[in-house]
Amino acid sequence: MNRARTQAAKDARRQTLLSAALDEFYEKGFTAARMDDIAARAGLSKGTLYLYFASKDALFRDLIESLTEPNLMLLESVAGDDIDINEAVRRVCRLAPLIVRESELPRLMKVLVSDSQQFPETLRAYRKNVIERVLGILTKVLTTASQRGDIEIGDPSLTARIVVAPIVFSSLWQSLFLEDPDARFDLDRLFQLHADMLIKGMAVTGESS
Amino acid sequence: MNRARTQAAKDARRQTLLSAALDEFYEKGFTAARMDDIAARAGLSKGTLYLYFASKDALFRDLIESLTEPNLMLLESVAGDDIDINEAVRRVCRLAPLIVRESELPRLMKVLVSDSQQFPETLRAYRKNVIERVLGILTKVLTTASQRGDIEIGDPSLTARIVVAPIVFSSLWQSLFLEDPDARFDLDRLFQLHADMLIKGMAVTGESS
DNA sequence: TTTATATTACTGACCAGTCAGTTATATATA
DNA sequence: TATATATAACTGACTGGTCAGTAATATAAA
Repeated sequence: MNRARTQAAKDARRQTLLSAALDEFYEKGFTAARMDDIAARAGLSKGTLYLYFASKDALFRDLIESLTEPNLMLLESVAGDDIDINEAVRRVCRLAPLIVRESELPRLMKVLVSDSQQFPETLRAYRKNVIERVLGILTKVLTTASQRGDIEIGDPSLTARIVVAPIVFSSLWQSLFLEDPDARFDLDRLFQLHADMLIKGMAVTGESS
Repeated sequence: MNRARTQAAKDARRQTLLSAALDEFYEKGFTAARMDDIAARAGLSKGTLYLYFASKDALFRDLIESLTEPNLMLLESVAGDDIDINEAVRRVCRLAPLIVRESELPRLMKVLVSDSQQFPETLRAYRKNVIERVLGILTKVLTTASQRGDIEIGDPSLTARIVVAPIVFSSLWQSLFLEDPDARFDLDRLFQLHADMLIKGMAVTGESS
């Protein structure tokens, strides 16, 4: 392998190693994944891998951390402040298939679920920094829309979970059954349907005012 | 340990070992779980464990198989033939919190997700025999209700997935964040809300007929 | 005493992590 | 420009520990 001499080249190499690690952790799980294989996948030797990461544990933690930011930015972009709630729901549901298909979220989820118990602190941090934040944004949007009288819902934070549930379901499905040809379903239509049902389900019932 | 001589005693012992295996696989994941620990958890030695299961792999497969039947029976009971669709939805959503809290489904899900890649055939079998069957039952109920004109929905098989998604979401949440006190939410109210929104979201819109 | 059941000690494969050595690149000097 | 020297990136054989699976031994029950 030709060497990474500049800082930029080293950062790139680090990324390559992280990507290889995600592949291996996703395919084998943390414990079964071998440092040799991760290094080989990146076209490097195990020794080099240890120049970039102090240990297998550290590699795992750094990997999760490196995957935290992108997902956040995606979902924060949706909830621009004062848009119509129905438009916000549509946006989320138009974005969802992309996230499930194109982003690393499904693989990240699988890895987190698989090996979280060995890294309780990492899991906890992910929940607080990503999951709760996403749920918080949704909850806020739902709350203001509800107070404005645009929708009729129960507890907004529970509603947020119902909004999000199909994303979790689909991501999991994707990461488990990706290769199984007769397990496919139409992601776009699923979330189209989800949006329709949500909007109808939250609509203000035509009562006398 | 005193011996299991009758067939019944052996079956019970087998169950004990399977239960211990679920505990360990759930806590550590398949690869990291140790046969010594599984045996010890059941109050037996590793050698004895190998009297009941041919290998670690076989133990895993037998475990998943042993957990397949109960879940099926639960959900088949809900979809009695000719009940009102809204009543069926309510039943599912009343049952859901129990399943998430009391059944082994959350732990089974975590184990399946974690270690499925090492047992593709087991995963495939579980999908075909359990998941697709559950989705099939729901799809059928939704289809007939839709044809009857009781509800207005899009693709029934996609709708079924939306019905099921919060169960998957909650099970996963349960198995990951069980001990985290500030991660709790009210399961009963979540599924109450889910039922309300589903019924409203599927309701026939008041058009002229 | 015989047999089925359980235990314990053992083996060999496997793998995270290390480190002495190798090689590519940069820089100084002629 | 060519050559020598220095430096930093990289390699892979090795070590120590772990654990699945085995086999020899012990013990309870009939």
